[in-house]
Amino acid sequence: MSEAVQMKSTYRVIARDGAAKSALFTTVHGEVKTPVFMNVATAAAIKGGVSSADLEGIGTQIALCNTYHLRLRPGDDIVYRMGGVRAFMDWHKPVLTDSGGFQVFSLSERRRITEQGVEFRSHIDGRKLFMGPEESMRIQSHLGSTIAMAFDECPPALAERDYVQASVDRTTRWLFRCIRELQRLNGLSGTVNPDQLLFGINQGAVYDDIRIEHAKRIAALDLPGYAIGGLAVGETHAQMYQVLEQTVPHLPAEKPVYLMGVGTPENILEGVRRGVDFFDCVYPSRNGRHGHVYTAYGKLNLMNRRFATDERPPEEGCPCPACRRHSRAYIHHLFKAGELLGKRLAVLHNLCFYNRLMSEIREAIAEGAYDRYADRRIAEMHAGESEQTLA
RNA sequence: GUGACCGUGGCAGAAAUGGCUUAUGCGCCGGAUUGUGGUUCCGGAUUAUGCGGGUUCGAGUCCCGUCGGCCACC
Repeated sequence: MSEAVQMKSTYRVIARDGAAKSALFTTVHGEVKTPVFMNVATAAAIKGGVSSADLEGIGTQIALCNTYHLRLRPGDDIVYRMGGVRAFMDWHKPVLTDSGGFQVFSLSERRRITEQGVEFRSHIDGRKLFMGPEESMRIQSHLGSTIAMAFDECPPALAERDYVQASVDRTTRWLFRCIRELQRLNGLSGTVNPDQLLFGINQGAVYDDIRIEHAKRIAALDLPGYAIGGLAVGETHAQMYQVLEQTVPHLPAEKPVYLMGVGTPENILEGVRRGVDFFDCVYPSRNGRHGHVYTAYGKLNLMNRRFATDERPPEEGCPCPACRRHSRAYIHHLFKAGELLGKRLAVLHNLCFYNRLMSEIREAIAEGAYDRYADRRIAEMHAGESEQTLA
């Protein structure tokens, strides 16, 4: 099971600055400049009423959809018949699909794990759904995403060592099954994307030695990309950064590294500093829906009374559709009045904020000034937060 | 005009025969959220029993008066 995997993508590093790197990842669905933040569209939609056209307007390079959720609704067979998830949502840039592995964690009350796979009880109607490596690959093949993620188990950060070791070993066996199944599916006629890529996922909670051993093991498979999963699930930031420092050096330097589910702007700045290329997180969309908007000087809760008469845009100088035309006061009002538009504008702004952050990060790396840039951004965010506390 | 019923925070609306500092929901003020079970979850505040008297150890609850509302009848 050590034969190299041939998949159509190229990864070309444009600039390095310490461990930070900026690269061009080329796929059959287009190029992605890294570091990049993937915009999360779990059910083939950005929650909060943001459309594919909106994403094009704010510089989104790649969207992320979810296998478990689309399997349940509308069903991968329907998405397949509609030409795959990209045609379905009329989004013609790359899409990465998460495998359902995270739901093994987030829906832990509703599933049972065996060697074969995971049996879920649907959170929608309670019906049983079995998903193992083969099922996940079959669904993702139907969805036709650019990048399929390996089906893994995401164990909680606090899990005991013995459990984590056993879980990681199983995740490794599942990865072999994912590879075999996806290669078979890519070769079938009628496949939506016969060049679908597979990223492997490193696990090991906060046990450095398990992480490292697992990283070496999967690095040898020469997959088109590698993810670090099982972080931001209960450990401290210090632990998360420590895991990155230990693990990233053992993943192939000539392949993209994806830190799954992370995170805050600060998490991202620190992740890039340690060699991460891809990020995704629900924060910009979920926080936007809850009235929180990101700015260079920290996060604002526009629901707060102090914004009722604030004439400034959510973030001064931001080119997004919300900031170009609307005031904090207006968006505050929309939230108070329960108007959908409030959520839409806040989510749009937040995604634009993240996309712009990534673009600046790439520039800073290209200029060889990444550390200074990251330090400054982090300091500004903290300065802003303390100002708000005083006010 | 006569009679009945009813007045509890910003609003709605509970408090068994009188018995500890009167719920609860909404709203309000904050906070949380990391590969999205989130229109979610958690916390907090309001000097709430129309007004005035009385009975009682003790009154939102009983009595009298008064103001207001509402209904029925004339």
